[in-house]
Amino acid sequence: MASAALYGAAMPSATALSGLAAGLFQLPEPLAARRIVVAMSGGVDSSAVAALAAATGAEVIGVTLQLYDHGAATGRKGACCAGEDIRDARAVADRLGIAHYVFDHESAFRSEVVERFADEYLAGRTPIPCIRCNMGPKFTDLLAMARELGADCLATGHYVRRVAGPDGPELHRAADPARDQSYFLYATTEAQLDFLRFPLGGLAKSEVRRIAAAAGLKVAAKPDSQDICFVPAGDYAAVVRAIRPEGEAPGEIVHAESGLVLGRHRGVIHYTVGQRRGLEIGGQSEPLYVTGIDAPARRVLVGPKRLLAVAAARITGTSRIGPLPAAPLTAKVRSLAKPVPVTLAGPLGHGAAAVIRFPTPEYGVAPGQAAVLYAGDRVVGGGWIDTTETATAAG
RNA sequence: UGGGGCGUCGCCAAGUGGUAAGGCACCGGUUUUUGGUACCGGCAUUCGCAGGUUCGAAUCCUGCCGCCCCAG
Repeated sequence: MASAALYGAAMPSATALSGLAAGLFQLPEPLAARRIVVAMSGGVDSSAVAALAAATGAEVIGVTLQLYDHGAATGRKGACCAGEDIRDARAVADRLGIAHYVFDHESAFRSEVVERFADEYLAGRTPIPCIRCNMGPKFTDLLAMARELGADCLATGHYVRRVAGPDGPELHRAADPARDQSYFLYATTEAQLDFLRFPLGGLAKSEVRRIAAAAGLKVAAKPDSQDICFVPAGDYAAVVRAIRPEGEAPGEIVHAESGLVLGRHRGVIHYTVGQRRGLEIGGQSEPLYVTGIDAPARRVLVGPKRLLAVAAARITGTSRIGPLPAAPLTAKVRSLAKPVPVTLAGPLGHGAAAVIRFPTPEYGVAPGQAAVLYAGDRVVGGGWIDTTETATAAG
């Protein structure tokens, strides 16, 4: 693989960079005749993609979506798509000598991602805005813009691999499992995948930083982003509160088995299934976890860890990429975590509902989160966790 | 009031003369493009209060305060 050239290299030269870059975009020769749109967030990763794209000799257009309020993101480290980060993206584009457009997407982002995020919490579920953002603003809206710009592809800085398969492009986990972002991209459609490119999927983060440095980009040492991009200081509840003040309505904390009222809570939006901290209930012999959230009754149900053991989950709004494999399936119900064996019952894809069963009980499966199915490294699809079935004979 | 019991960190709780376990909660850190989880670390110079006995007391004695139970 071309990336091997970078291993152990202190600093790739310009020629090494172009040699590496050419193979990463999966475009027909000659690359000089191609037009690549790069989704630029202002971070290291997408900046490195822009640098790689430029090194191919193709025409490169950087596009940045302005997703949320400048003010809220001021001074925020590691955020994306607002204020400082947009300036960083612009600076990178200038440095690389590529075109750069900023599109105001605040309104759509707010309704599609932010308000939806708040509404999910109000309904007692635990949303993943990053997946919604990828589905909508990035892979639908931005992708459409790229097509309008006459691009041959839309390249992003996601750590995930696009692999040519017998039935078309497949989505695979990143080479570096610690960096893999496939969990957030399972809902990518085949049509989108056809047009998308993920040049970083086979690289290590350290290589990406070296590439950025070699290209003379000042973002090379920029801290990794973390947390939810539109949530300042990790206080997601403040965002929900601002949009849906009713989510702060207090209620009872009830033991899931005994029904005893153990305490009061400050609003259902502060809790998620599997959560241990923040209950402020002492005097127990073992830790209590949130086992369920009854939003209409504003009740938070809690219990010992064994009540979190889940045997099966119903997933809705499923999507699928490529055919269902004969090989055994694994699944992830959260971003980090090794995929665990799972069996699938029901149709997968086109928004259908299905059920996945865990031979070994899975813990902390929260409604609103995604379940992503894999066949080895290949992403087969996934869906939103709607309800779960408790494992009765948990060990 | 008469009889009995109890009062140790926010909660539960060990410790009955030798210099304050543990659990829960809480706080901090690590990990991490979701929420969480997990892991690591921190957390009573002090045992309701005041005296006394003793080389030495949360542990023994006295008084006071508070709470609980039983009272034909």
